[in-house]
Amino acid sequence: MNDVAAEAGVALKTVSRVVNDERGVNPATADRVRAAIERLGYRRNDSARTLRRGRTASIGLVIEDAADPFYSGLSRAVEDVALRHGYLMFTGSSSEDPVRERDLVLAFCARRVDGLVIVPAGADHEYLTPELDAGISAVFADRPSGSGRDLDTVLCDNAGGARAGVAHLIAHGHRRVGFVADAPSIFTATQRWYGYRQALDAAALPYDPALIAMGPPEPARVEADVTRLLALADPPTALFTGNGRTTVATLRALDRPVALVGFDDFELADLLGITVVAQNPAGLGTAAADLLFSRLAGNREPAQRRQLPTRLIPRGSGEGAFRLL
Amino acid sequence: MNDVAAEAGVALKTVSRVVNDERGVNPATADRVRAAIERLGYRRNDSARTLRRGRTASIGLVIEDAADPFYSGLSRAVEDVALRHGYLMFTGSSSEDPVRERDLVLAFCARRVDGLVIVPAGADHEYLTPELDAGISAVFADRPSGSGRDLDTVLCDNAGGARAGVAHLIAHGHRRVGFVADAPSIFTATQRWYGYRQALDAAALPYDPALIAMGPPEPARVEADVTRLLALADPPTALFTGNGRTTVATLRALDRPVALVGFDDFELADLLGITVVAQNPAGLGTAAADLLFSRLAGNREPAQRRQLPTRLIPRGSGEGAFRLL
DNA sequence: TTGAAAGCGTTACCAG
DNA sequence: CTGGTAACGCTTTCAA
Repeated sequence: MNDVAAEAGVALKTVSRVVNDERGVNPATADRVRAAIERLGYRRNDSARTLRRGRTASIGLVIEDAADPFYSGLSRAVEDVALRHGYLMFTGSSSEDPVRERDLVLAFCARRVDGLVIVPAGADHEYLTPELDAGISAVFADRPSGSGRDLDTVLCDNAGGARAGVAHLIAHGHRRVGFVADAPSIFTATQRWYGYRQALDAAALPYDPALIAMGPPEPARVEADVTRLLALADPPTALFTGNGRTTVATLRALDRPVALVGFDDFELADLLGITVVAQNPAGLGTAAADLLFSRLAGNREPAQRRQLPTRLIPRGSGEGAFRLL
Repeated sequence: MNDVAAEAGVALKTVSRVVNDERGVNPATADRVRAAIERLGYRRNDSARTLRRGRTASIGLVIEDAADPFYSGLSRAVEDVALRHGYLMFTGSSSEDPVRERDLVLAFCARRVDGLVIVPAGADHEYLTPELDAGISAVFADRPSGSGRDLDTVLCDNAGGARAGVAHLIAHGHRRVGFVADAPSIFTATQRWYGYRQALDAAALPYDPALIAMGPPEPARVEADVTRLLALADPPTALFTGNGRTTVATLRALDRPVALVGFDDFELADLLGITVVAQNPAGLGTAAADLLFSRLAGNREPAQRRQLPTRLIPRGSGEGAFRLL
C-alpha cells in the first residue's frame, strides 16, 4: 500500500480510501491510485486489515468427516451461508476424536475466526470458555455439548424419528426388531435408541438386549453384528439401522430378505427401495449458520435449541423386506 | 500478550519466548508466565503473528461442490495432508462458476494463504499472475488450467480410463455404445469422450453422433437424454456414463436392462452390480497436496504434470446388463 | 537470561 | 478532499 501510494504520488491513507471504496476521494485521484494498483498488481493484505479491525470475516467449521455425505452436505450449506455474508470458512474433520476437535477449534480461534459451527466429537467444551469470553460465537450442530456454557444448538428429532421408524415396522407386524447403530457414546445413537425403546413401549413389546448392536462405526463391526443378530435362535424379523453408514454396511451383510428401516436418507436408497427416516443435513447446516450469523449481527438472546423434523419415507424395505434380486 | 507480561511482571518479549517455546528462559520465569496465561485465558493472536512472519500456515482449497462425494473425498485428503503439516485449510465451492472460482481464490490470497489447491471451473487463470509473483504456490487438481503460467497439475487418466471402459463393452459384443456425460466445456468430459472415440477406432467401429449425449450435469437433463437415446430407432445396446453423478442419474432413467459401464466408482455400486472405471479422489487430493507442500518447502523444479491411473472393476452391468429386479 | 525498540500492512482518528 | 500519526499484537534485532 505504501508502494502504491508512492507510485501514485498520494498519501498512504488515500490509497486505503480507494481500496475500501470510502467516499470523499477525488475521482481523478482515485483513478490514479487504481492505475498504480493495477500496475503493481497490488492486493490488500487482509491479515493486516484483520489485525487492525478486530474482525476477520471468517468462520471455522468442525465436522466429523468431510468425506461423509451427511457432513459434506452440512458443510456445503454452512459454506453457502458464510459466502452470502462475505465470510470465508475454515474446515476441519475431527474424525470423532475429541482431542482433534479441540485442537482444530483452538487453532481456528487463534486465527481469530469470528464464529464457529461445531459438530462436537467430545462432550466436554470447557476449553471454549476463554474463547467465548473473548467474544467468539459458537453454534453446535447435529449434537449438543455435554458441558460448558449453554450455547446455541441445532439438532434433528433423533428420538422422534427413530420412534416413527420403529413404529412403522411394528405396524407392519414385526415383533422382534433389531437395533444396529453407533456406540452409545455418540449422542445421536443414544437418542435414536431412546426412540426405539419408546416405540416398543408404545406397542407393549418387550425390550430384548440381545437385539441391540451398538458399537464403532466400522463397516466390519456392523456386518459382524448383523450376521450375529440374524443367526440368533429367535432372530429379528426386522432391523432398524441408526444412520446412513450403518444402513449401507447392513445392506452388505444381509444374506436373506429382512424388513429394514434406516435413519438417514442416502443416495440410491430410492432405487434400492430402502425405507428411511430422512433428516436434512443441508437444513441443519443452514439453520446452524443462520443462528451463528444472527449472533455475529449482535443477537444477544439466550441460547437457542432448535430441533429439525424428520420424515419417514416408505419405499418397500420397511413394508415388506429388502431384497436385491 | 502485553497483559500477560504485566500480570507476570516480565517483559513482553519473555512472554513471546514462552508462548513459542523458545529456549533461553529461566524455568521459574516461564512457569510464572504460564500461570499468568492460564489466569487470563490468553491465546496467541495468529493474525498478528502471521503479519509479522509473513507465513500464514494456511492453504485454500477450491473445489466444485463440497457436497459431491468425489470432491468431498478429495477435500478430506487435502485436509489431512495440510493438518499433518500444521496448516489450516480454507474451503470454497465454485459451483462450476469461473467467476466464483476467481473470487474465492482471490479472497484466499487476500488472506495470504501460503498455497492453493484448485479444481478449476474456468479455463482462464491469468488472474493468478500477481498472486504467483507474490509467492503464493498453486496446484491444479482433477483438471488443468487452460491458460496462464504453467503450474503443477494432478489429473487422472481420463482418456485411458474411458477407453478401457468402452473397450470392455465392445469386447462383450456391443457395437452401438451410447456416451452420456457432462458438457464438452468440462475438461474431464471431453477427455473421456476422446477415450470413447479411441476405443471405437481401435475396434474399427463407426462413430455415430446420435449416440452422444453431453450437457449440463442436472439429473433431469441426463434422464431425458438417456430416455431419448434408448428411444432411437437403432438404439445403443450399451451405455458409457461419464462420471458418478451421471451414472446415478442414468440408473434412474433406465426402463429396461442395458449394459452399462460408468466412469467413477460410487457408494453401493458394488451392491448394485455396476461395472465402473474407478479413479481415486483421495489419491488425487493427496498427490495435489503433497506437491503443494513440496513447493512450500522450497521445491523449485519445473511444473509437474502427474497422471493417476484408473482401474476397471467388472461387477456385472458391463458384462451382461444392469437390472434392478 | 531478559528487555527495549522497530516494524509487519492495515485502519481509526484527528488535522489541515 | 487529503494527509499524518498512532495503534492493532506479534516477532525480529540488537543491547544489556
